[in-house]
Parts: sequence; C-alpha cells; structure tokens
Amino acid sequence: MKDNRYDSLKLENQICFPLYACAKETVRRYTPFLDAIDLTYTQYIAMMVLWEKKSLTVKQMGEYLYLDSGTLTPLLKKLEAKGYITRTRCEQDERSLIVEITDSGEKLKEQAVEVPAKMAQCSSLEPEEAAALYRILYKMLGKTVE
Amino acid sequence: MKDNRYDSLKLENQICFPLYACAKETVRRYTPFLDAIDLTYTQYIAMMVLWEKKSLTVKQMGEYLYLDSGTLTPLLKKLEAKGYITRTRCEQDERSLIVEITDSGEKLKEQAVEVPAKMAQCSSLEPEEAAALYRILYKMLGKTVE
DNA sequence: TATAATTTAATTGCGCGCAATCAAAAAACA
DNA sequence: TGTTTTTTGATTGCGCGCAATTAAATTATA
Repeated sequence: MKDNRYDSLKLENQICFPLYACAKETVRRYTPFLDAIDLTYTQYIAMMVLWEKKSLTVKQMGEYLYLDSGTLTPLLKKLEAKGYITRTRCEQDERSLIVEITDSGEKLKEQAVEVPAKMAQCSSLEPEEAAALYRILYKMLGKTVE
Repeated sequence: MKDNRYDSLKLENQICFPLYACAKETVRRYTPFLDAIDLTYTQYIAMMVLWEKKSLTVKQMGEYLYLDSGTLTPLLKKLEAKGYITRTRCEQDERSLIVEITDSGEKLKEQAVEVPAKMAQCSSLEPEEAAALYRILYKMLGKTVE
C-alpha cells in the first residue's frame, strides 16, 4: 500500500480512536452488571472514591475522577436522592461542598463487590498485557506508576 | 498495605478507569485543534471514515466507528448541514442510507491534516509504548492486529 | 480596612452515546 | 402467493461531559 500525505488521517493510524472505542465498549460491558445495582458507570466510579475516602469535597472528587462540577453536581444529587451520600457545606469554607457516604452507601459495597469479579471473566487480556496497559494509560494521564 | 476483600473496588485497581479517563483526556486535547476546523471529535472520526471510503451506508459507518444510529443520525445531519456530506437513500435497498463526501468535505482534509501533526507533539509516549497500546486496545476490541 | 483576585460549586446549553421503540423495506418461508 | 421475520434508520428520552457563565465565599493586597 503506497503512502500518501493523508495517511495520518486514516482511522487505522490513530491511537486516539481505539482508545475512545475501547473505553466506550468497556463501559458498555459494565452496564448489565451495574444495572443490577441501579448505578451508571460514572456513578459506580464516584461510589468507588467514596467507599475508599468516606468523605471529601466535590473538587477533590473531580480531581480523582477527572470530572468537573458540571458532571458531578447532577450526578451527586442523584446519588443523594438514592440515599447513598449526603451533601453538606463545609463550615470552615462555605464554598466547599462535602460529600459523605451514608450507611446505605456502605451497604451497596456488598453487592458492588460482585461487579469486578464478573467483569474479570470477560477480559481477553493476559495479565502482562493488562499491566502494560495500566502503566501506559497512567503515563498518558501524566502520572508515572511504579 | 493489608489487603481486604474490597480491594477489587478501589479505583487504583481498575483497568477500566484509566481507560475511561484517558479517552476523555485525549478527546479534550484534540478539542482546541478541532475547534479550528469547527468539528467535534466524533465528527472528526466520522470524516476520517469518509475521507477514506468516500461513500458508505450509515450501518457501515456505525461498524467502523462503534456507534449506533442514535448517535450517527443527528451527527450526520450536522455534517450535511455544514455541506461536507450528502445523505441519500439507496435505490437498490431503500432501508439503507448512503453517506457520501462532497467536494467541500474533501477540501476540509487539507486543513484537517494539520491536526495529527499538532497532536503528535503532545504525546508523552515512546513509539514502542504507543505500538503496545495500539495492539492491546485492538485486542480488547476483539480485533487481533499483526 | 476596602478592594481586587481567586477559589469553589452551581447552572446553562450543546453534543454525544446508547437503550428502547417505531416504521418502512426487504428477505425468508410456509 | 401471502405472512412472518429480519434489517435498517429514525426517533425519543436519559445521563453524562464539558465549556462558559454566574454567584458566593475566601484570600491577597494596596
């Protein structure tokens, strides 16, 4: 196949495209398992942060998740409506909103723990491939791993 | 750090999360360059298919891009409104809609070719890392490469 | 202290992304 | 042939994802 000066515009020569497609496919594969506990993928990773940190501000959540308030505010209101979290202004700094997990949110962890186990069975990657992928992705995110 | 049975729910132990975050960050990095030619990222990859194939059905585009008609129909109408494509029913099979690139759409390629060049400068990956990433992502997509 | 700059969420608006549903056309089949 | 099934896009509705704007609170500074 002879090269031409537009080869850089071919879909097959992009690194961004399989990344974009793969991310979507992965979220799609999570969906049936997450439907069972009535969470979307984004709500699921938001709960992950809360299961680990218990309490943090919207800003901190945004930094962990690479999401801004335009995404988080309505999402957190939904999680609050489901009873998994509380949203309270910080007394020391009224600009900050503190998100805290509730007992109900903690209990959800019991059901959620099944999700990674079920997803693991779907993976087509060898452990070394998954490790390489993990390292490279975090490098792209500007966070060196190891 | 001692393990516990919830470790599988930690954000740092997910492979899906850096994939999801990285895809978003990558699209975000494209945005300023794509703004210059008035395309969104999804419109950009749709045009990539058309620059290469010239003419194909919505279904075929969906297969290439991993997108369904709910996403493509409005997106293609926008590209049609911009004059880059035409949308015509197939005469042999009226169910199919044929998407074709216009001269104007072809011309856009001249400006678009700058985008990959500019993006290349932003990459923090070594060539071997990019190659590994490419191979692993396509493996996840169920398409073996090489 | 008064004012300016910064920080933090919330809001708004737009573009996906996709599941579910629908309708039209074509293909399969009894 | 007529009926059923499948294929293909379009539509609808909801949840992000994010840029841009706003408003409130805090901090920095003259």
